[in-house]
Amino acid sequence: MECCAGQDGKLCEMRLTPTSYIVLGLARWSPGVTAYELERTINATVSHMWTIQRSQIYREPARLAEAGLLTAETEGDGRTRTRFTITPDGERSLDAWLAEGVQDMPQLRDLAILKVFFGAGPQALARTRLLAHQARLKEYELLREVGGLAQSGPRLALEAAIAHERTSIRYWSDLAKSSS
Amino acid sequence: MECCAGQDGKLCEMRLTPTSYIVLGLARWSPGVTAYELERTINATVSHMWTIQRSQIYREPARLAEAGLLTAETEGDGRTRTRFTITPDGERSLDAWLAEGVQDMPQLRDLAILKVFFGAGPQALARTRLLAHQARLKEYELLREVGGLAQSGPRLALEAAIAHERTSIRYWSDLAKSSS
DNA sequence: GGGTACATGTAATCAGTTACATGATTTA
DNA sequence: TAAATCATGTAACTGATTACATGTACCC
Repeated sequence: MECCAGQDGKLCEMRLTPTSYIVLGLARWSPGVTAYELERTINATVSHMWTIQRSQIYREPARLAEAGLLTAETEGDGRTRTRFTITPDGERSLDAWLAEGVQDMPQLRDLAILKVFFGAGPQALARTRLLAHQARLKEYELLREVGGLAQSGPRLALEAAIAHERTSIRYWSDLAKSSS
Repeated sequence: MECCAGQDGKLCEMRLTPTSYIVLGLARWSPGVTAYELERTINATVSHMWTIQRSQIYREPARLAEAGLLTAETEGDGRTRTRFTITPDGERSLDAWLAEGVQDMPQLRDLAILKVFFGAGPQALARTRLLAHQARLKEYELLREVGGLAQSGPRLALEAAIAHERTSIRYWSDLAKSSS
């Protein structure tokens, strides 16, 4: 049940990672999408919470197509380009993942905080970090206004990102003010 | 300049990852540490911001020793066990890393929020997430009181973790209350 | 017609994860 | 003395990152 069945009845044994589901999810929203467009979209939307590398973005849809979760059609005008569309199996797989609970807790994974942990002087870090987080917050707030009509999922996720940016800003600005 | 020189003059070309620096940092605090002790310490301290797998914890000190950043001495009583101590090169390397600025911004990497992004119903996620974050917060607050005498780096990092837990708790509890 | 940025991928390497294996030590 | 847990690692796989390669379109 944790896996999908191809239409010829053979089970696919590929493991789906968060990367897979991001591709599936975006493919559902944009049928006939290309890898390049996925890259653009990811950078514009989920990149603040999940980064995906170029070559993953080209490899993953191909894997998903092999597993029958996407269809791939290659356009042959000059340089080949492949368009991907989600299949019913793909949708089922994505919906199953969405319906499952989550057990893994998030990790902070902030290099600056890791350095603070090991005794780096906080003030220099705090000054640059503060600026960077303020810039990101501004971006997100802009996004929120411009994309006012978007679906509620992305909007809710954006609220989370904004909340954490504000927390970071408060944290680093306290550190920047404190005398050693 | 980005790399260290072994005492025989040959440059080490190994790339140091955050994992490497976590090992170096803990090794500096506990000379003669074993891999197993590193594992315990990591799980007790940095694991909320950076998780390291068992086999990494055994492989990484060995690599660092090869590069001359740690010394390894094997104890031969029955089953072999290896104790690691930081070298002057290792300390230089660690200090250089601590002194460098950080460019990479952190990512949220929260699977629950990713699911919300793609349209998962927020309320079921919110309920379990809320409990989990509340439990973590309690842990951290306990740590803060018990470990009151600890160095300031870990304490500051803990404050960051606590702040983000509180943010998560507010976020998910708002979502849990909201009707759809 | 030369440069720059956009578009589209591949190859090779490396880090991280999962699973396995087993010797010591304590406890019931 | 059997079971459980602590302690100590190894092997194999797979996902992620870096670096490379090149066609196409537009602009100056």
